[in-house]
Amino acid sequence: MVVAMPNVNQRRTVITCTNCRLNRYCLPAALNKSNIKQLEAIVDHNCSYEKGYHLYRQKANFKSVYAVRSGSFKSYAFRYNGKGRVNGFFFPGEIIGMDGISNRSHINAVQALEHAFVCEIPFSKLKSLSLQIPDLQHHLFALMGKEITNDQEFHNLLSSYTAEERTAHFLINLSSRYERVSLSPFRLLLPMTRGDIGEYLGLSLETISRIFGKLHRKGLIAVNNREIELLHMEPLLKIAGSATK
Amino acid sequence: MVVAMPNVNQRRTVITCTNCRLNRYCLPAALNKSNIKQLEAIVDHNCSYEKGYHLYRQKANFKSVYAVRSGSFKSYAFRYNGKGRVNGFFFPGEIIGMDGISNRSHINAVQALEHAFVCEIPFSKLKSLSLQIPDLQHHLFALMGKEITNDQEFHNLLSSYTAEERTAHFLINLSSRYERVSLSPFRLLLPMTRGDIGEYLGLSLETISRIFGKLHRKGLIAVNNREIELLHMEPLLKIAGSATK
DNA sequence: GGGCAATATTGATTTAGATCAAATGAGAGT
DNA sequence: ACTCTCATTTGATCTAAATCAATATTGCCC
Repeated sequence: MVVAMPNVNQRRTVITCTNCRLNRYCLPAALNKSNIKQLEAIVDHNCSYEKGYHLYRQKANFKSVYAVRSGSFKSYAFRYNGKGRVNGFFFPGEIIGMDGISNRSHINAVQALEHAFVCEIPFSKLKSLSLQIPDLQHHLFALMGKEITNDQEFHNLLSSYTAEERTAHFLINLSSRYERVSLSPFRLLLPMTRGDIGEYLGLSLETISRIFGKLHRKGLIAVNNREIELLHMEPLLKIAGSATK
Repeated sequence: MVVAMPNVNQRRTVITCTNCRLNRYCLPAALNKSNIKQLEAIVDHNCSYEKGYHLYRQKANFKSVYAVRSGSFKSYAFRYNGKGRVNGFFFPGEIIGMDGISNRSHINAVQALEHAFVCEIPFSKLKSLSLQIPDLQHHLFALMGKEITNDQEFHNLLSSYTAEERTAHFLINLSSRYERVSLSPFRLLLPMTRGDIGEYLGLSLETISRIFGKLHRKGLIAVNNREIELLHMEPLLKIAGSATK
């Protein structure tokens, strides 16, 4: 049973799904209180990762999925020629690890971009639980379905959008993900480098820098190193091709 | 109960999962006989689509997933600017429709590339059934997980492979999917146009044609319109970057 | 079987973005 | 405050693939 654990100088409340500020966006969404208790019981709420540390490496055994509680991660895979490619970013409230479900091993590596906390959820337990809680099963299908549609929209992005359109789409996408967890949707603090963004969007880091400059000159964004301010959403949305999400 | 239905001149066996030649690769895989009977009961085994007809259109309500029994399909999505983009091909034994799970509506349209038969499986019934059959639930998670890893590998392909590498990858991929259902893995009959392939790979149709020519001149493939023969797998695999699947 | 539309090939030219190359700026550790 | 390293910006040049254009081929329909 989970209990509060008082300390000498400070009151520390042990984190649980019930009291987590993200529970409306994370796995507990759509579960009732007693079901949340059941979920809580299988989750390890206390995993901390320093910047640069790996949640898992490529080809690591798949045991768990992870919910981001704070901080951010990037996922990447290597090619035969050794060149790595970022293929995803993860922010609070999002689930990491679905790249390992089918194979029982992860096809990507996942690395913390800044100090981060995650909750680890053993997948076999989650599956068993979802046999008993239809709402949870439904939610898991929805979650994986969402991952699939996101990836397919990304296929379209990479196969037919210009550098400027991709970059605008990236910013808009980040904005809506930040907003979801009550971070400012207009003042984006990027945890990743231009190089990471470039790999992710299939562009060179120089191009990312140039496009930021171009969008700045158009008056749509303000750029101050890792801090990007979105000044006019309408034209940005237009460039991104309206297909936000 | 499903029974054989004799006809005047011919013996027609009604198709079921039990007697389907693809049942080892399709949803029934990993189910025992009695579970297959249960699955069978919710499947509509008799859906026929002429070339050019749509299984569903973009934004159509999501009700079912579909197993391809014969023939082939392409999925595509439109952009705000009206330009369509192919983002998937489907062959026998494969499941279509997972692009609708998260939203309750399909983000893609799916069209038959040739005369095709599919089995329709209402998703809500499939979900209920999977609550009772853990093996089925496991298989569904694996199936969706596979779709996710495929899409992510494709992300890598589009963001960092050259035209020749993408095209080789496409051929190798097709080859292994053909082999899976006992079609020749070396003599590929393409149901799609060069334009379809180009949209799929983020290249122009002229480039597809030129790369086919180039691979032919290298002696790796023979090209006769829609029939492509793979002559030397090793170098093709090497170009594709060994990451097959 | 003949004609038409769709598909495929091939060549010439253009271009978006990559690559190469400095120079500048920011952050971490001492 | 001072390195040292890593990240970013900006400019010059190059190139893979797009686009434009013309022809050839295939298959479909009357």
